[in-house]
Amino acid sequence: MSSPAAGESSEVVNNPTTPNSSISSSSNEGGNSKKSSKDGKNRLKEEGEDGGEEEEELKAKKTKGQKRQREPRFAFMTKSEVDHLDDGYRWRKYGQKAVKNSPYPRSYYRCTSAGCGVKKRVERSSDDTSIVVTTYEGQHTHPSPITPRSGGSLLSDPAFRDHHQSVLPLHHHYNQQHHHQQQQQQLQNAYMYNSAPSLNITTTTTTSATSAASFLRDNGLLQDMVTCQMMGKVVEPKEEEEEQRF
DNA sequence: CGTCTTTGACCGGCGC
DNA sequence: GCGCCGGTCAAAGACG
Repeated sequence: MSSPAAGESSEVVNNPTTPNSSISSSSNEGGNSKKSSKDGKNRLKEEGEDGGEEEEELKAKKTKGQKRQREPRFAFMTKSEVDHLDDGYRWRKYGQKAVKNSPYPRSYYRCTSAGCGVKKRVERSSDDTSIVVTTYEGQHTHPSPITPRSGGSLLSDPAFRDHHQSVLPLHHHYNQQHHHQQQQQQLQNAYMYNSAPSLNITTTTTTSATSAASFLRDNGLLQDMVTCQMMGKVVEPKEEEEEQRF
C-alpha cells in the first residue's frame, strides 16, 4: 500500500449520462446505511443482547422502508493502471467483491478520518480495463485531507501531473426514476460511452488533471461539482425524489 | 508497534 | 418461498 497509485498515469473519463441510473447498484440505495453492518455484527458478537445504544441507527434505517438513502454520490472514470488513486484522503479498504458484469472485483474503501463516513467504491470497467470507475459516497467532514501517510497525494506529486492526461469528473445525480432491470449493465456502458449531459469537463493534459486534482484535493474531494448536487441532498433531505440536475 | 490488506461469512433487499 | 446479488464486518496476516 502505500499509495502505489500515485505516480501512475491517470486519465479521468467520466460519463455522466444516465441521470437516472444510479451509479452503484440499484439496491444499494440504502447503501449508506450501515444497516447490515450492524445487524451482522450484532448477531455475530452480541447475539442480540441488545446494544441499547446503537439501536438508534438500526431503527433509523429499519424504521421504515426508506430503502433509499440518498447520499451524495459522485462517480468518475479514471484511466489509470492502478485501481486506487490517491485523492489526498486516507482510505481503508473494508471489502472486495466480484462484480457480475465485470471480471474485475470491486473494492470498497472508507475514509479513515474519525467522524467521516465517506465511502468510495472502485471498480475497473469491464469494457475498458484501463478505465477505473470510482464512486464517492458522502461528504468529507474534515476540511483538510492532507495525506499524512504518503506525505502528499498524487496531486502533489509532480509525477502524477506529468503522467495524467485528462480528467473528467463524472457527476452523477441519481434521479431514482423507475427503472429496474439491467441497471448494472447499463451503468457501465452508460458511463463510458454516454455523453455527459450534465457536467462534462473535458480537459486534456495537465491542465485538466490539475484542475480535477486540485479540486479534489483542495476541496476535499469534489466540492465544486458535487457540492451543488450534494448540498441539495444533504441540506434538504426532505426532498426525496427531487431531481438534482444541473 | 501500529496500520492497512486480505479473505470469508453474513445480512438485507430484490426478483422470480 | 427461494435464490441471487451487493454491501459490510470481523479476524488474521503482512508490512513499514
